[in-house]
Amino acid sequence: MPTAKTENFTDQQQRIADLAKALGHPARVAILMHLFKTNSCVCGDIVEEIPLAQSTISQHLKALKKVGIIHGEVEGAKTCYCINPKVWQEMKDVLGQFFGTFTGCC
Amino acid sequence: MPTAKTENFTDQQQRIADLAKALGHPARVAILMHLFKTNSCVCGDIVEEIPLAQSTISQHLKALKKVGIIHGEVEGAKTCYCINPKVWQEMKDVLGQFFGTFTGCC
DNA sequence: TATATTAATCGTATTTTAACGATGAACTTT
DNA sequence: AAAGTTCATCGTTAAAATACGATTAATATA
Repeated sequence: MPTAKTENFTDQQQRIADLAKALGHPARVAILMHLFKTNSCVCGDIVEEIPLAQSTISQHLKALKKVGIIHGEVEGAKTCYCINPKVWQEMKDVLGQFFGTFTGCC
Repeated sequence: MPTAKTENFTDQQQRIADLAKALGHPARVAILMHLFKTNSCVCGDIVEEIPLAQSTISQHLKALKKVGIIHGEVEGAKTCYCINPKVWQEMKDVLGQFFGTFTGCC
């Protein structure tokens, strides 16, 4: 029974895990890559690019939004998604620092 | 029904997702941090450090082993775990490059 | 040799993810 | 006003993840 974890781990550990988990599915990686490519903000034509149902893409977008990596703006009937540079930088920092903690042994 | 993904995504996308997913749980982050601290290789006293059952820790270790981030060596009755520097570097590279792809917009 | 320790694996329960189609709300276009 | 787009959400299903205790195999110690 997957219990609440917040208790047992530090905020830092939890944040690292949350950010990493958001990248933990190839569809979400693909979505982000697509947002890179079309470096202006891009709307739901993500669905065209990725062979998954519209509702599934929407779910993945929601997951990315939840940790703050992306941000959606309603523009008429469409919604424009873009990467949140602030959180992207945070992720770079937090994970980069984590990666750098290990310098080598063994 | 979570279908096979290998088909729809590139190897790179899949690898990024697999590596990220391995970091996608605070217990695994905590395990890795513990391996950093005790920078010589360290055995199952991880169980002492993290408030989870032995079998659960074992499962998390298995997950980390699966992507190659850590590596266990049997030493008598105990097992000594350490980070695989090669894979750690790969992770740094692969994810670092991914992070760097986005330079900013919006 | 008998007992204890270590850690992987098994079996199980619960929760979360991932996927889809269908529906519905909001905005556009005709 | 009516019909069409767009996209979030709902409901559902199946699979994977998470957690635990119990068991087992291996090694170590008494």
